[in-house]
Amino acid sequence: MSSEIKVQIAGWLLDPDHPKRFLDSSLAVLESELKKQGLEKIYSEIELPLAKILEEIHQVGIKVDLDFLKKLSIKAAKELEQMTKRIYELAGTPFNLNSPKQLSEVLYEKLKIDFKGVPKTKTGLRTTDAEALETIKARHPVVALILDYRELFKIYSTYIEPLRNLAGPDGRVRTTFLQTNTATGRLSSQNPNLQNIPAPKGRGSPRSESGRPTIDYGEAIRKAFIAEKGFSLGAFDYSQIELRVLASVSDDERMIDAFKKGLDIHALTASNVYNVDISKVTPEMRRFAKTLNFGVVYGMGSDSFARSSGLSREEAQTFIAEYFNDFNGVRQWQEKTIQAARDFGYVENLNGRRRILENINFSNRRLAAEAERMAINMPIQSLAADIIKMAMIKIARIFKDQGLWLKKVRMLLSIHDELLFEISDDILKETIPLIEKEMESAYRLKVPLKVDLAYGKNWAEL
DNA sequence: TGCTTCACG
DNA sequence: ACGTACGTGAAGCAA
Repeated sequence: MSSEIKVQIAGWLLDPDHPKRFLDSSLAVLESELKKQGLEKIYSEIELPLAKILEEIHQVGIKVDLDFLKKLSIKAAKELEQMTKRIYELAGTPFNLNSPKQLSEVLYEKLKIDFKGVPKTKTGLRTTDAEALETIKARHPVVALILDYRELFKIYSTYIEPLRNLAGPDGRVRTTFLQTNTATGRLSSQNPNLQNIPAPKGRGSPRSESGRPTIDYGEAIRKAFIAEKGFSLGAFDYSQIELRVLASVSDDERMIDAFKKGLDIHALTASNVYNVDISKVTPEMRRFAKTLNFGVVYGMGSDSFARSSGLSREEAQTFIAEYFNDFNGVRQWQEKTIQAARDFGYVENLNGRRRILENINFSNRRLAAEAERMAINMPIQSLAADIIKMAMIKIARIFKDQGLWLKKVRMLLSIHDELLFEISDDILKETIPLIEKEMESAYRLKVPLKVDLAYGKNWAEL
């Protein structure tokens, strides 16, 4: 392990917001400082061994189907051109579709589309983001086309073309996983970012109308990620890891009980906040409950929940109150955590990983409230990140011991709660349950960890 | 370089 | 009156 990497990791652990501050220090100084701050274990047992694995992931890369991408590129370019032409017709003028400024002029001034309820951006322009376009969609036929254009252009310019350009002569793309670039201890991925590859849309609407995308391009992108000949891709994702961590960390009796019993957590939440039997929960009730569960992990207020759920502010408030009434352990833990953040100026997860919150005691309510949300989210998100890191290390060790690592089993990607592997077909069947088991036992929570898995010859099948 | 927008967990 | 839900990276535009 190069000393520079050690220094970088050590410096970041000591001060995530100012990693460079420590770069001039000697490793010996940093290591004693790590010990003093109780970060020694995270450093030596997680980040350092992980650095080696991330380097190997980079070296291995992931195979993409360049012939397929080329065809996709041509098809997408053709569709973009047609959509552009049609939009110019409907707008009555050509303009730069990729310029939010020009688009807002065309939409709100030239076409005089009613912008009631459409907010402005911080620079004073009327926003043209997807949410705004959705609300004015019925007011002019060009709007729906612009939404489609945006979606396809995004895929084309961010995924199709860069992947083709970044693939090596062996048809493999090599992302760089950064270990010291997030405030919570998550990994990030860049050049290319392989942690935000589009997901298939699911049961999409029929795409028969003219001027609309003819296929699900998100699904197509995932199809382009393939296994080498004689190998399969295996995807293993932790089921609801953040909510399980929340249940465990907050010691909330009801939530722990639910996970122990293997209940559908969103349905359970719905049954609680609506005060109905879990068997009487409708799909709609479950949807609201799911939004609520996410919101709680993010530390949302009633306004945000109202917005994302479509409820009125009063209704949203009632739901949240009901939620914290039902999951009292969660409420108490959040209050305790915010108070600790105020007292110490930082929060930490169960492993002692820290996030410094400079603004937590500011008198500016907005900034303080922001810091409070970070305070209750960080211990959850960061422990989930630690768990998957520990799983990666365990798994790599096992296959190295067996002499299979990189030859028959390759770790390709780590996507927050999911690991993607390339596994030789001759050992696929016995390897899958092994990985699953290692992930589920990577860390002992008060609730079980559950892993969902799938395998196939390309990423879209999984 | 900052802003806007949008892809993911 | 203010759209503050957490964490990222990348593209194109405009200055």
